[in-house]
Amino acid sequence: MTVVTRFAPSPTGFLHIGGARTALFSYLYARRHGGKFLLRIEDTDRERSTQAAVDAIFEGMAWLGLHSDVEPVYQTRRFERYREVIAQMLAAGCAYPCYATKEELDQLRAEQIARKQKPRYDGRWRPEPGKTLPPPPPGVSPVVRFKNPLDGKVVVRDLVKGEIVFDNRELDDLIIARADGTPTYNFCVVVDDMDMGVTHVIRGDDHVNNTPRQINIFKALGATPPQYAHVSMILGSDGAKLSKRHGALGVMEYRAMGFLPEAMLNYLVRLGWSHGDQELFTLKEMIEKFDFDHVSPSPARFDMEKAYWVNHQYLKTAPLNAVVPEFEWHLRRLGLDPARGPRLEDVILAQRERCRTLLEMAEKSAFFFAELSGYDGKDAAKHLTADSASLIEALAEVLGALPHWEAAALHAAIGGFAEARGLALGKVAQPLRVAVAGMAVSPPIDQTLFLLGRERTLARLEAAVGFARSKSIHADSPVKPEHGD
RNA sequence: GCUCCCAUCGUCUAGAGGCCUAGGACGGAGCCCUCUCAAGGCUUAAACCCGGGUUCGAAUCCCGGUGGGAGCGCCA
Repeated sequence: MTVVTRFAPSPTGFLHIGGARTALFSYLYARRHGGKFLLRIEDTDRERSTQAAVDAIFEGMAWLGLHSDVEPVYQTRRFERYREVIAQMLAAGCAYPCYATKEELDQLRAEQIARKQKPRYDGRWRPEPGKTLPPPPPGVSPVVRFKNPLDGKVVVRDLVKGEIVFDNRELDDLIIARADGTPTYNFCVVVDDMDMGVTHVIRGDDHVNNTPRQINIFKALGATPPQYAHVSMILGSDGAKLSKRHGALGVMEYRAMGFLPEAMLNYLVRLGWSHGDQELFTLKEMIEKFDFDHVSPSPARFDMEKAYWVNHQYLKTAPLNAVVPEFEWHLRRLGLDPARGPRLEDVILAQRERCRTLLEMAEKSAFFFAELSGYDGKDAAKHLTADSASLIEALAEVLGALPHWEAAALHAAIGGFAEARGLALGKVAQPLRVAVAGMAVSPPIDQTLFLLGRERTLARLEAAVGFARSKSIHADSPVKPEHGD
């Protein structure tokens, strides 16, 4: 039997981190077993489902690279089929019309809660041998309820939680079709999973309590229920349910934060699943190694620090052609023109070990792609002093005379200059760095100057000298003495 | 209230009765390296929720407690 898994989000919002992980697990499991991974849009709630959400989910799945094997199924396009199955069930006697009104049900529920009982339908319209039902009240269009078994147990052999036993007496007759004839969730899921040939239902563990009901419907339909794997939820870093406050962000928000999709997948797969001590997995390895035996049944917290670390590992080692497009995307997003600077590959190579995210990389590389708006802030105040002005000026002359603008030559020239003056390299490199980058942090100074190019470097050195001089002339506060560093 | 689920360092986890003096990773601390920031190397602190069983032996199995969570819609 080929494995068929599915991811079945309801389009009421973006693809969040928990959904992305269940989608990933479903995807991996299907790939692992040479099966199929399907996507189903559960949009029977027409009030809350939006096309924008559908698009956002597709966008997130596409960014992560979680492609389904066939066209997505939309529940709203299957109403004909649901109607057919409901008619069958009615005819077969495993479903029945219920004329109880919403008000009546609300009242029943309120009473039960007041009596500290579990709120549930009392079966007042459930037909039984020897039971006489009241005549249908006029003007009320009935809902259809599933006739759940009254006794016996439902045993779920869950792939992650083990055996879970439910007593049928705990279950009531759930509504499978609303008064307007539209089908409801628990029913649609069963019909869809059956029709799509789903063999493994992988979903959030907020669904465990739905599982026995769904199994009962499967049985009533004469179908074999699929296997279930209920994955625990992902909590915020404070252990509370993920909310907008912590990180119930759409996966695309993580793109904006500078994550690589592969890194996201890697972080997510390790949240709840493990393979010994291994932390980093290529997609291929995930597919080869993923299994439910090592999926933890307990909820996990989303740890931003570790996610950053994983992302950094990917940034450092990912093939450049996978990083360039994402880096370019971030540069543009910051209003920078990728064409107005060094080759992106070279910038990435120079920056990747000092940036945990692409956003950080783009921000720290901005000075390569745009002219400096000026020298302000602490770094300039500290390093662009009257003293350093003459230093930079002298250095500019040396560098300007260099026959070849290459990192090695720059390195030698700066080193020689510092040595000749009896200065530590840092004394020279830092003012230089601030002069060309506008800040005290950049790749190694020779690399930085090389990438920036001769023209731009010299122009910036000149500007920095001008700035330092004007500052010392117009200074209305004494220039702070330099502290050694 | 009822049903169901969960429980190892701060976090993610390894652990299927002896290999556990509880391992790895993130984060933290310290040292080294160093032109900045990083990266890297080394060192280090840090956990089996509690109580009963079962057993020669329990982080591992069972029961109870406690603490968290989910569900109980004409939502999905």
